[in-house]
Amino acid sequence: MMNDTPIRVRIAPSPTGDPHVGTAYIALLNYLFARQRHGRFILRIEDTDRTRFVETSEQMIFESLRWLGLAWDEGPDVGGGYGPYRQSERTELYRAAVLRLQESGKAYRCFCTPERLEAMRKQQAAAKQPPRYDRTCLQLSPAQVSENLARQVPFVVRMAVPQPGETTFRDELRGEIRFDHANVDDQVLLKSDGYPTYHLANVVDDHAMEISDVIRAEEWISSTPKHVLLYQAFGWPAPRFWHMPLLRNPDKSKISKRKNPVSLIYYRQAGFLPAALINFLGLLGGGMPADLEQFNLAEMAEKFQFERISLGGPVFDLEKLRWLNGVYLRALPPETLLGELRENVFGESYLRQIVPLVQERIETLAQAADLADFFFRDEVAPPPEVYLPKKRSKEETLKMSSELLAGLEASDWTHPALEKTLRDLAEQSGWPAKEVFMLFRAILTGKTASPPLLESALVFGKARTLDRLRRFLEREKARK
RNA sequence: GGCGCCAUCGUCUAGCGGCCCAGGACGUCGCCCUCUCAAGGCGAAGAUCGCGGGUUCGAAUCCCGCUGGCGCUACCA
Repeated sequence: MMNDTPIRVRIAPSPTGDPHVGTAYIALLNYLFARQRHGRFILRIEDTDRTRFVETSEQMIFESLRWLGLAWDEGPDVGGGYGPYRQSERTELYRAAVLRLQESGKAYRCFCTPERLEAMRKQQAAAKQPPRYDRTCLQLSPAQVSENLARQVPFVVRMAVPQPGETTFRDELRGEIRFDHANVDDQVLLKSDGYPTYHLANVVDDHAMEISDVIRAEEWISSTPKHVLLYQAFGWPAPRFWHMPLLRNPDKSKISKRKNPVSLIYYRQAGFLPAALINFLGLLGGGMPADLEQFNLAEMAEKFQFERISLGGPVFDLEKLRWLNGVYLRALPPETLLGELRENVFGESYLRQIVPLVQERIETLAQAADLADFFFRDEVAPPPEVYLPKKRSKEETLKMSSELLAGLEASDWTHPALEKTLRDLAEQSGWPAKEVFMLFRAILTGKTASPPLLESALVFGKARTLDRLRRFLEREKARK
């Protein structure tokens, strides 16, 4: 183990969409850990999944974490002695590493097609066997391998988990955890596109970056034996592992966008103060002394105790966050509050985008406020008379609203994309397009007459629009 | 299904063998303050400490079993 080595921890988000509250939570914990142990806090971008890669995501991650005040000591944008800090720029490292493993027989090429793997899993499921790779390609003779290579059959590289066997590792919060290798699959290490999987990249990078403590979410516990096996295969010392409880939805499932706003962009735009959000996250899991309810980052760095963290997954209680945020807001000098409002609610660039949408529809200046009110409201609550299309039942309308939510969630936030989403929805459901648009209008604006719908949604933003849909659904479902 | 993790008021948590017929906070309810609504003050309801066995003079606290929740079970992280 690495006992006296300097403390180096990392947060490793992947740029696949909006920055997530869960990322903020783990980032906070890593940040605190580094601060109180005089270590370094590193930001590493895990962009090895090219199918889910979102261009704008990385920048949003930077901005959101900075907004929260969680500054990193090393990262893609600030540099450091262990770069590059983007995994897509480190692919040579992974290839070299995997080659070492292959040479020592600890990893092997697998030429199985996705179709075969799927069929295999289906069969295993039918036979009530646990789904795992059947090691067909481990039996391949050298001749067969070179033949496949010569024919350019696409392949992945898998790790050869020693069978039989077992792996034990220590979780700093839970103690020893043991896994029988019968339950550890021959993980894919290198994908057929040449990119590494998380498991490989994370181990190679954590070692290369001299990470001393891996502080990550609990969902990783079951893959930790794979990581430990990898460290052993490379002959590297493993870091300490601290698995943190998973944030939960009100129904206790892992926090998800369908049941909770999870985008940090949303929290920013909806008007939560970073200090309040940080304070709230610090309350979850209970690492702070029990008699303290309100504290800032500096106080947390001073008093937070990792050993105190309670292991049950905390529900992310929006109600309590709102209350806390209110406490912070009320404590602000009015001058500061004004500044916050100017910046976040009545922001210059926001107003600039809204003005042209209302200009054509006003006779007096004061009417602009009436027309644009929904841009500034936290919630609009249209009654059924407003949102229910004539001759549609409530059930039917709510179902369409759910589909609308799902569709918009998956949609890019551009005019053509939104338009296509709505029209496709109309076509699939048999609803006239105008009814779909009107329903969306009612939910977004609370009214049947509004500035241009798509333009309005564009300006209002994806995170908040989706939230409005979600809250609408929640409210109406609760009402019947 | 298999494997793993977890388990105190609706929610976040305090408690780490006697101070607990379990404390605080959010939420809920009531009262006060008050032109309204908030905020604030005061108070109330709310947990047989998931269940069953042990260990012990004594268990929310230790052990075992059960149950339940959650996670993982991808060429996603």
